[in-house]
Amino acid sequence: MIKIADVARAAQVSPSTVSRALTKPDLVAPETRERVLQAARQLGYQPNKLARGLRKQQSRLLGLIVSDILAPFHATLAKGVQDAAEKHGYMVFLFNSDEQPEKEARYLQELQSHWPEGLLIVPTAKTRQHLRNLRSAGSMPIIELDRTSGTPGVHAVLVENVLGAREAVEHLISLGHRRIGMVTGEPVITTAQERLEGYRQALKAAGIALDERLVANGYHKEEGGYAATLQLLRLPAPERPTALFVGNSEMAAGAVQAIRDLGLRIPEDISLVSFDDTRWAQLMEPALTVVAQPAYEIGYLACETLVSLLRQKAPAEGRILRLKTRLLIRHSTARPRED
Amino acid sequence: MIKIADVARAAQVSPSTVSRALTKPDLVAPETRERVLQAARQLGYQPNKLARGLRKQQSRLLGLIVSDILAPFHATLAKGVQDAAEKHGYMVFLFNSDEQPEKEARYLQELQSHWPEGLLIVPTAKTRQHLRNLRSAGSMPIIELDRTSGTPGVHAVLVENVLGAREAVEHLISLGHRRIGMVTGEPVITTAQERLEGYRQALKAAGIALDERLVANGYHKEEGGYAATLQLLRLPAPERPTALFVGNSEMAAGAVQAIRDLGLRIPEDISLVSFDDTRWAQLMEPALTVVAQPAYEIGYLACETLVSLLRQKAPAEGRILRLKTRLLIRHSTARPRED
DNA sequence: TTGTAAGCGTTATCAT
DNA sequence: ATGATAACGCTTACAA
Repeated sequence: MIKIADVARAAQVSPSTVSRALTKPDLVAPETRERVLQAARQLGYQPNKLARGLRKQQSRLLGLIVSDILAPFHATLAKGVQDAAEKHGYMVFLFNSDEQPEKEARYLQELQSHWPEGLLIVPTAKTRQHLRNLRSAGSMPIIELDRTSGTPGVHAVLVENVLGAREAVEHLISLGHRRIGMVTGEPVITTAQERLEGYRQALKAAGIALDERLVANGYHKEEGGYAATLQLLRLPAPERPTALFVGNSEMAAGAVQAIRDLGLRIPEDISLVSFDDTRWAQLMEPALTVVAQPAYEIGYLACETLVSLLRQKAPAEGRILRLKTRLLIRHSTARPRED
Repeated sequence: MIKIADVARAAQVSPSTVSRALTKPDLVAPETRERVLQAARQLGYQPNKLARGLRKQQSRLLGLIVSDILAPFHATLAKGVQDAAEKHGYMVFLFNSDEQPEKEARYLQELQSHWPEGLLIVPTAKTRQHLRNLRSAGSMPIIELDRTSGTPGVHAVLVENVLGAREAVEHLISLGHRRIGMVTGEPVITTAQERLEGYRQALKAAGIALDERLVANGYHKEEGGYAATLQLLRLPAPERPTALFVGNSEMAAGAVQAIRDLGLRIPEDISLVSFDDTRWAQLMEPALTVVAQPAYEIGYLACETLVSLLRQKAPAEGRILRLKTRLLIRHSTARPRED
């Protein structure tokens, strides 16, 4: 690889002049500058970011840990982050915790040794203690996405989960449903808590008593959603729900399969609405009614926030941003059967 | 951040001893070693990978450029790469070229400055010349995934595209179809060429003449697939295809929508088979017949190959690995209408 | 305006 | 077995 010394030799100047010509052009005579730039171009010089980072004590690196890169929501989130990072000259190290706290801890350590200037993370159940154990955590701005770990001082970009869930359930109620089941995520995750709260609020506002048997944990995953749905729909007839609200798209995929495996039809036998819009939700028959989240915007905004935090040296106090969701009514929700 | 000097002071030894205790434990007395390790643990020491990389002239970094991170195929590919990389102690820089050669060129440069030890890439149309312009390209092993740019000396992990496409089209032919359309990707991309070739071979083997009007370019994207499908299905009745073979899942999503917008039913009015298995292909009604690719395995295997190349210093000559595809017959393909 | 020299944190070499 | 020293490539006082 070409280094500064090579360019310096070619341009007949000292290494410092090359460095200046490249990074602070106005500090060097126009004529020399031209000579240096030309030599650099000719040789195909690329500054070594390791050396530069070491010397300047800054890596221009951001860490991003999502909890499920295969889920469209997270992939889109990551794209938003990357696009924003690129705009500001940052590189992104992307990791995938798979919702496993141990993986998260490992990646956090690995990441730390690369001296990232900031961290974006979709927290898992143990993130709070992981961050507490991290030496660098105090000095580095951290932004949480989608959910929050409750770590003091961290920033977060989330959506209006309570409101979004409430609107979804109110939609079901307005269609005439009274027995509405919910497939929720793990209760330690804030999105699960908040969406459950929205479900509760909607029921309460409509004067419908909460039946704990109608709430089942799907652990954020497809298989969990399948099992939870089976459990809910196998309740004896009088208790069985006529509509289901599902906490995310992974579990919704499981729910759809469970419903089909039971030989039930959507929406004639059971209405279905879930969080997250995805391609399959649009293409399935009938198209799924969903609470759409602005995934790309969450990622982009979070990264913009992080960069602006990095610019102003003062460590701003943790702020939480909440973006709006949109209820997209399609064809998986209808009036309950009269019988 | 804690550095070696801090640990050295705490353990009452020199920095060199700390370094040795951490990386070559057998070169240091058991007793001293214990003291150092303890101090390191206590202080939460993490080696600075920038400094280490600079000194050892190796970054333990791999670059990965995919062409569409939002497509499940690429996301899965990336996961395979990351899992394999992690196993061997490598970090992965993930980029997304969006099929845009300019983006690819930018990322390649950016990547280069971070001194990756190897590169994994899903090439775009201009990758060959980009790699030629890269100073580091000669010294660094490169593996291409999914497609190949034809760059001399690079390795590649691909699938049996010709065979996979041929099986899909033969399946349609065996159902009685004679007028089979194909929505293909950009002709400069090798997967598009090979899948088209498989289509041609299947037709030829069945004694069906190739009709160029039945082949339309969908540019690998959903919108392109939509437009191409519309074009094919608007042919006058005698020429109109009774079945469609689509080159990837993005275009297939567009095809499904075009078919629906035309008020046609799958498979009664038109049979559909595409490359790539996805969740929506499984959940849509009727479930889509597809040529499934082992995306995770491609990524994992490519990364394993890269790492083994890194281990053996000798620059092995370019080898191409081809994995098998599987035709999954579901419900989107049936006999053509009799009329 | 340009050059010299020191230093970022680590490890390899050479002494001891 | 351990320590001193130099070097990786870059930037930045400071000197000229």
